[in-house]
Amino acid sequence: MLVTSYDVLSTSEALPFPIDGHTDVGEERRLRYRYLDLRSAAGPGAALRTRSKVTNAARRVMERHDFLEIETPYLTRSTPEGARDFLVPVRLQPGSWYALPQSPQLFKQLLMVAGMERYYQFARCFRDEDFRADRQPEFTQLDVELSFCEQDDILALGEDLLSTIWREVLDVEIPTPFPRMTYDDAMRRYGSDKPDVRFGLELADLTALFAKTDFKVFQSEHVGAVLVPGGATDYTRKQFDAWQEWSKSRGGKGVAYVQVGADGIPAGGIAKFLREDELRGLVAATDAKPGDAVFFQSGPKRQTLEALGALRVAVAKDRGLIPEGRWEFLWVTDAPMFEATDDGGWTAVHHPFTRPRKADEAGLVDAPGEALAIAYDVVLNGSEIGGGSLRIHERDLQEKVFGVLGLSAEEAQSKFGFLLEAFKYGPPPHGGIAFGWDRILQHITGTESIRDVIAFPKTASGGDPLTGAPTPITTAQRREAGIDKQPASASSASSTGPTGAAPPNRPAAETRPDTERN
RNA sequence: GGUCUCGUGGUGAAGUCUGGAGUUCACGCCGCCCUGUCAAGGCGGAGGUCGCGGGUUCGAAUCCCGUCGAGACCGCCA
Repeated sequence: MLVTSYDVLSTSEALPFPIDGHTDVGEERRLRYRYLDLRSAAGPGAALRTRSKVTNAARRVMERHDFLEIETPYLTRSTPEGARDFLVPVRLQPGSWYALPQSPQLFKQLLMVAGMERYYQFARCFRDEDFRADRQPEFTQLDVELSFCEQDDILALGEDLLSTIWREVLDVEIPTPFPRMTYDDAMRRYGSDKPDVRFGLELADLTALFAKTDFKVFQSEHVGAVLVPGGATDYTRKQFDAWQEWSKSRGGKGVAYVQVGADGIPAGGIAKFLREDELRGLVAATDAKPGDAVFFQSGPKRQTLEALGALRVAVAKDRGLIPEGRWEFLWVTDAPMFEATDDGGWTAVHHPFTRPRKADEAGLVDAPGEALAIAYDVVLNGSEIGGGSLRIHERDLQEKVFGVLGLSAEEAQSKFGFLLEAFKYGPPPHGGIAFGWDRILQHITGTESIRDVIAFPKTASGGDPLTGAPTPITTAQRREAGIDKQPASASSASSTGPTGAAPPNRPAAETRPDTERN
């Protein structure tokens, strides 16, 4: 090409960091200049282009299945998902607040009552909880609800959706139907409700073996083990100590272990506290070979299984046992309806509108811990990428569930009265599912952090280094928003009617006007 | 709320454990030169309160305390 003339359309100063993709730049810096970061051919810029493709593919699937895309409000009432709400003051009703939705759960159920038999939406959801590598305070779900459906209909839809995306975007054929596993099996075999089945290392249950043990540590509700292939030959004393630290940093008591010698007999660690039949038994139960190590956990069942599950994944990572390039989709079904709370009550594992299995409806109130839900999570490589349930549409069954959850009729009425009222008018049987769109994109793009698939993400302290949000507000804004106003009924926070006369407004706390941030 | 890691020219790192002159490497930037380029090449140059505050010390990037910011995890969270 020979340039004969040119015009300068725009000029640029020296860039604050290289965007050539050859230098690793700190994330804080890249977020501060996100618009430059996104220019890079690789990284988050490419992720956003992929994201658009994925979303389009999903829309085509939903359209093919005759779903309607319907938007629900962002300024709304608190939704019953259990997380902390983001709140928005309402100028026209000083002292009253909107909540940003944690999900469109209630609205999509209302849409079912409205006869919108098949609904979907790419919905932004807001939860005011602490961050993780895969958690942001605002995130996107592909939210789906349909009427007159069974669990299998929804699973088939999910399989069509995900396999189509993988085929169209990654050119990967995912076999359907996906394997299914019950929640109970997942906990028992993998110590997790979202098992990573790309590798084995299934947990061994040694509770029966150690039922009459003299070893005090193992005299507990549950004793389990994880095999560590090659752990006896490869791990030094220092490395075993590091596992103790690992466990303690997660609030555990440590990791008991034995090393299987060349003769196939466990030695070292806690071996000297165990009888010979116990040593033989644990080798058989874990299928340990000479040179392997075995890690143990003991204690209350649930807690121990979860600790073992975390240990299993950490061991697999450490031993390099997790194969790359595999896509292991899995449905985890039949989760419990309720989970015991610390204060002796019950809390919903999914949410209060989740339907129990037919067989469990009768015993719901007497044995809440036994009841299983018609609920399903879709798991990919050990990470939960979606979940849903069939819902309750009968008033009496819903009241039973509220009862177990310790919600009085008044409380239920004040929180979800509008939904219960809608359910008076012939709600169709319905159910749905929501897919964590950011997490799915994380998998497809192979990124470590959810921030890499979001155009303008926030840092772990909830700030945006680009805009400097959040910022303090001025005294004038504070007054106008009415945020210091206290409605008369604030204590119950339940009235659906107009608020009564507010008590005298307390003087607004001294706030500085917006301070500049960079 | 808790545990841990990190903060050094514009960018990325080494130096910190074991205190001794702002030392080093790569990229970028500026100037000159060369050039059939495509992550160009040669020569020269500028640029840093070692996040911030305090302490210990003859002396602190380095040790101690505090604080701010970033990241990971636990708690929390469908």
